[in-house]
Amino acid sequence: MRGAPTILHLDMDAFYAAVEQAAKPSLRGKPVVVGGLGPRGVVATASYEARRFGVHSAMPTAQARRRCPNAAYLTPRFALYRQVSDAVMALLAELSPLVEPLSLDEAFVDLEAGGTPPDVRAAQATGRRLRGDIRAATGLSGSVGLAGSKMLAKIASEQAKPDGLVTIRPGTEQGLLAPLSVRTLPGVGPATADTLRRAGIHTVGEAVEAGEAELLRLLGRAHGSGLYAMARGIDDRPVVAERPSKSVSVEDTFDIDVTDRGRVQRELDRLAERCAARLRSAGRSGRTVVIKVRSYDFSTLTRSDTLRGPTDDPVVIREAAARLLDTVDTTAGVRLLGVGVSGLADFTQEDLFAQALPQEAPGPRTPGDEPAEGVPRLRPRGPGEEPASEAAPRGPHRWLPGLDVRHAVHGPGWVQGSGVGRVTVRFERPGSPPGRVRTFRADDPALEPGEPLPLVPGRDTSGRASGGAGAQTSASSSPASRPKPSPPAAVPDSPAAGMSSP
DNA sequence: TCTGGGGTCCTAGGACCC
DNA sequence: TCTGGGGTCCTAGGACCC
Repeated sequence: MRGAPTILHLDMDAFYAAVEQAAKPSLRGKPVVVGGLGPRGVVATASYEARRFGVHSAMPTAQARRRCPNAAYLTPRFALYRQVSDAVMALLAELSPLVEPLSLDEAFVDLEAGGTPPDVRAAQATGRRLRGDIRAATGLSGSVGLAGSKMLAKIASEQAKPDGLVTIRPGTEQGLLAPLSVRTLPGVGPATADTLRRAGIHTVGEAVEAGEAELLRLLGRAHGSGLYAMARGIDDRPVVAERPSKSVSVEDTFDIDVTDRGRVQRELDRLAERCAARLRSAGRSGRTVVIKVRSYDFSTLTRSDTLRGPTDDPVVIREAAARLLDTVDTTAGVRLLGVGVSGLADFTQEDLFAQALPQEAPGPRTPGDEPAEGVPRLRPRGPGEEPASEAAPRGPHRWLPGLDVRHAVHGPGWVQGSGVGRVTVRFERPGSPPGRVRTFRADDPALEPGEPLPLVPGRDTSGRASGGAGAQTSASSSPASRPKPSPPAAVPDSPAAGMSSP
């Protein structure tokens, strides 16, 4: 705990929805819902206008449609959100070398490490300036919390929403926390809250009164002691700039449960290859291959196998995944399949050599078998084996609502809806007035998928003053503390990336 | 018309080793 | 013939977060 509120938490307001409203002038001031649009989709972000109808994150999209039928329902454009996020994170990097991103729209900043004087007024001035800079660069609003610890800074930004700044002055924590629900504390979700409720503990103050011994008894060692500290406002977790990822995974939920075993295997193959591609583009490799199978009844199981050495080879991962699938009964129907790799190491030269060692053809494992599958393949990787790009498959376009298009005559616009061989496009762009709607045949040759346009005129999509650089050159112009530039735009989100079944 | 996708961390039991 | 005990690695599941 610090004596001054020099830990800043930034949380962008309704981020995905706000980006869409900035990009699509006709949607400003209107309910917007971004999320999966398939039969099993859920809401990622709802604009504040949509929240008034009771729509919120993680709600099934079908339920949201019932509550707010007039909202615009849009498929996420993660590549654009990432670019806007990069612009925001670059502004944070100007405040301090210690920036800890939590997601595309959220981060902690250690202001003291960046030279902001340790007092309330200086911290607030920095926070206000940041909010203005974010608005200037992106047109979006972010809420800022300032406090002497991460937990309290996050609580403060929550209280600041939307579009505000809240400071929790050191010394006032206890009184502020006591009446709040235990759900306010990080790490207390539905299950923990339920356990506490059954013990008569509803508020943070009641958790403190219960005492550490009781919390340990109820919740176990790590969770109990952590919660007791948090409840008393004690949180010494430092802001950590670089946290290398420990696993990479991909998964797909199918619109309809898959029962055909051959199809299950093919889907798993595709996932394994996507996972390997992600691993490679991140320059990582890992030893443990995990598959995840969710059944028709939502019961979920995982199976894993740890190889002898790290790999990023799609063939090795695919074959390991296939072996794991052999141990799972899928006859009743599969709702979701996933493939992941954990136990990540950096991709080193040794791994490259290891890839060249010979290997027996992997077969069914029998007890006592020497696991040979970790030692990868003799065959060098050919150009044809480069990881499959995640880009949209060739062929007829899928006109998903929200995606950018360009018309040979009418210029840039976005898909408002499609069906029965038609697609409806609204022709407008970030700086324009609300645009007009036109309908085309879905196979109209004048219509093609488009690129996101910069949100703020005179800047590219990542918020930099544009000097002719295209939207494709994402990331890092800022000098400080951008540890790894994200991999070159080689891995764009496919239109449907992960949002619906193939 | 139920419940996405990408992660992190913790627990518990068994194997194995010294 | 009691049967220790600790450390590490691995697997599986669950809670939680955005």
